Amino acid sequence: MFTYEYPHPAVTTDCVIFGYDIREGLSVLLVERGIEPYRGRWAFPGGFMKIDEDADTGALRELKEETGFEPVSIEQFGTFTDVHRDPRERVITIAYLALVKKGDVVSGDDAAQARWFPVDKVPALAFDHDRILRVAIAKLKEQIHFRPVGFDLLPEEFTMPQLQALYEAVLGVRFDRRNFAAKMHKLGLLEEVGRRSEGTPSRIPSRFRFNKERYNELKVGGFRLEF
Amino acid sequence: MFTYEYPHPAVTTDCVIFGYDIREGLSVLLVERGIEPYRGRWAFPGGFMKIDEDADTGALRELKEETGFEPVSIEQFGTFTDVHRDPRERVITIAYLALVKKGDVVSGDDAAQARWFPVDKVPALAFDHDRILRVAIAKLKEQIHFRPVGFDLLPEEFTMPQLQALYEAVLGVRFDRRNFAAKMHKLGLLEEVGRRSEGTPSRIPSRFRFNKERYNELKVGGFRLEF
DNA sequence: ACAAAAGTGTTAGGCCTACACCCATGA
DNA sequence: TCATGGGTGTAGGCCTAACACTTTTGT
Repeated sequence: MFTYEYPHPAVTTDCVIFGYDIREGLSVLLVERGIEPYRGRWAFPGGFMKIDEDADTGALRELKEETGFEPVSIEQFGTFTDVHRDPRERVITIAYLALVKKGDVVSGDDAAQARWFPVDKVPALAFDHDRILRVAIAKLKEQIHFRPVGFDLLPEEFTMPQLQALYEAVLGVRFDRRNFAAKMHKLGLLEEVGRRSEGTPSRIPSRFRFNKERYNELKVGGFRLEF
Repeated sequence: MFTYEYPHPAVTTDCVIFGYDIREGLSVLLVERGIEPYRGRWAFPGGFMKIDEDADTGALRELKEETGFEPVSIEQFGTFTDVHRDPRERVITIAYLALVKKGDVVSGDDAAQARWFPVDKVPALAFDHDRILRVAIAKLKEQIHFRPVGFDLLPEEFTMPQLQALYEAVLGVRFDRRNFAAKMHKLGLLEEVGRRSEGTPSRIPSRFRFNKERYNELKVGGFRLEF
């Protein structure tokens, strides 16, 4: 037992993990709760922060325990502190965001009750996780203007229509094919994989990958993507 | 005494309050610590969150207790969780940012050991508050592109050179007078106060105020300021 | 009268948007 | 052969950045 002179809240971390593919669009990774409260409801992977680890470490640890995988990077995006957000005791949660290639999450991992849900088909979640999801989506929409999010969300190789579909799914708007491609090429992030004969149209789209050096340059310098 | 089955960290809030004037440039409001640890060092106003209040409420309460004033709005911008950031016990802090008109903070209020420090003359701070300050400044630099921060930082009436100096101080760059003024006018946020005879130059600058209706429109719709 | 500060307009370049046609593939 | 989808370029408008001169004020 641990005693304190004043009451202390418990502190948890929760991870909102976004993935993407053409079939399902933008999706989040959820785990089904096996214990009360909210047993059987879906929630973000997460749990109590240990007293000798910082929140980033705790978030990665919990994520690994519950889904069996570790994203390269996670980013804190908000701390949720409503007094009654957990019925057991006072609990605040530090929320993290990560973008992953769906293929990297081994579905059917034995640790995992984890499942992907398209963001527009997410069931009612445990705790205040619905609200956390809304904030996370808003954050992602912001980030897409400043970071090449496709780099994290798409597989190694992808086509221009796929990249465009990703942007359209996240932002909920439609773009002109030509303008979109021109803008992307101007960033200098893309390199064509198996270059076909120069500029011949075909129903089979050309494949691209991200140029990692250029990506690291841009991460430092930042960039602006106008939509 | 309060006992728990597992150890719980303590949770505090800290407020980084930015103010601005011509003489001192961008400044932050600090309070001198009267008790250990870090007694005599300067720190952000803040303190322990109560068990029956959320963090926003706690931040505003502590700010009022320590500086005697309440800003119209504060915005959470990060939670700092290093294991050893407080020598007493495990403490995490939820950090808030606010922009205020320096005149609104009654200096010499009896609650207040509070003092303004220009951001480039801040002494070594208590805890990890140096790091928190760096993050806060970075956040402010981001926000200046999307929100008319002058609205919060400047007095009711101000001149174009003053507004420009504010932007230059925050971003650490210099602008061309003509281009800056044109950009600001294009936003439609400014109204001239006592219009002099049309377009006559003078060494005395004309005065402006912000148009509050237009400001509220832009807050909802958002805007983009390219620099 | 001179120095310092404020007001204003024009031009060139880049970016954003809108838009139409051709070719290859697969049904 | 027809429908679908991918690839490409151009023209107009807007915004940005660079730049010089004139008027007033205070010394």
